[in-house]
Amino acid sequence: MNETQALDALGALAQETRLRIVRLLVTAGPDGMAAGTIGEAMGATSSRLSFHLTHLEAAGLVRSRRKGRSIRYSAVYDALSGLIAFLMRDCCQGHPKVCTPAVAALSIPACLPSEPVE
Amino acid sequence: MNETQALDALGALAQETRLRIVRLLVTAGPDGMAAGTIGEAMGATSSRLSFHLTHLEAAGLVRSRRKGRSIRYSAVYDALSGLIAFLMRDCCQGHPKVCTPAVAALSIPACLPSEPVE
DNA sequence: TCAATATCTCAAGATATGTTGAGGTGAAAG
DNA sequence: CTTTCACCTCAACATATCTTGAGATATTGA
Repeated sequence: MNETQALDALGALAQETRLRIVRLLVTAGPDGMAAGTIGEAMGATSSRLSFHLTHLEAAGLVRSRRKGRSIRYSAVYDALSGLIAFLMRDCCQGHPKVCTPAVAALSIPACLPSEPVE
Repeated sequence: MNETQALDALGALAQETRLRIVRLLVTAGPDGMAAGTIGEAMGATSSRLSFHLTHLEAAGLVRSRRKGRSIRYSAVYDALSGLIAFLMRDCCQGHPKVCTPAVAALSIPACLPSEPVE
């Protein structure tokens, strides 16, 4: 991830509705969710939702594919991990004062580097 | 770091000049840099620089203190690590597909949890 | 005290972002 | 093949963000 991509991703996440959509889609798994289901969860009108989903997709944080009548959106895990890696490595130069507490704060065994990635 | 603080931090970083200022200040260390020096590095006019520094300070990513004639700005490491931790833990629920590659991408020994934090 | 230096503040204008509501499009059911 | 469903697109508007330039404020040195 380069600076431009990171700026796009940061801008996409810097908005309440979009941050919540990403949160929802991360937990939804690879199959994602239909736009309508996301809209209900967000309490957003269809056009507002579409605006934010389009924004997230343009930033590469989310992808979509039609499935029958509905369109399913899912999180792009690579983009999310890429952004976090960018913040630690490129933005903060891997500075121990930033990265060590950040990684330590995880304290979720499944997230430590020793665990295999599926 | 809660959602509101994270949104502020993301919004603050989602701008080229501000992202570069943070980058610069992280490497500058705890003493930080004088506003004028940052301005030269950014090629920004004093009022534009002041606007962005104020924005970063309001978001808690940077702090300032007067030292003689100049005002020195420095990175707030806690806020940066807090944002990264938020993204991994709260936003991405510590999802292995996001967090494992992100941490692995660091591959900087000083940043791994086994290292002590100064 | 006066001038120089370093930075901030403010108003104005340009551009970007987010919301709403009306209407359009593709897929499936009858 | 017409209707319904799920979603998108577009125009209009309100608000927020960023930049510029003029001028104010705080600190230091002559």
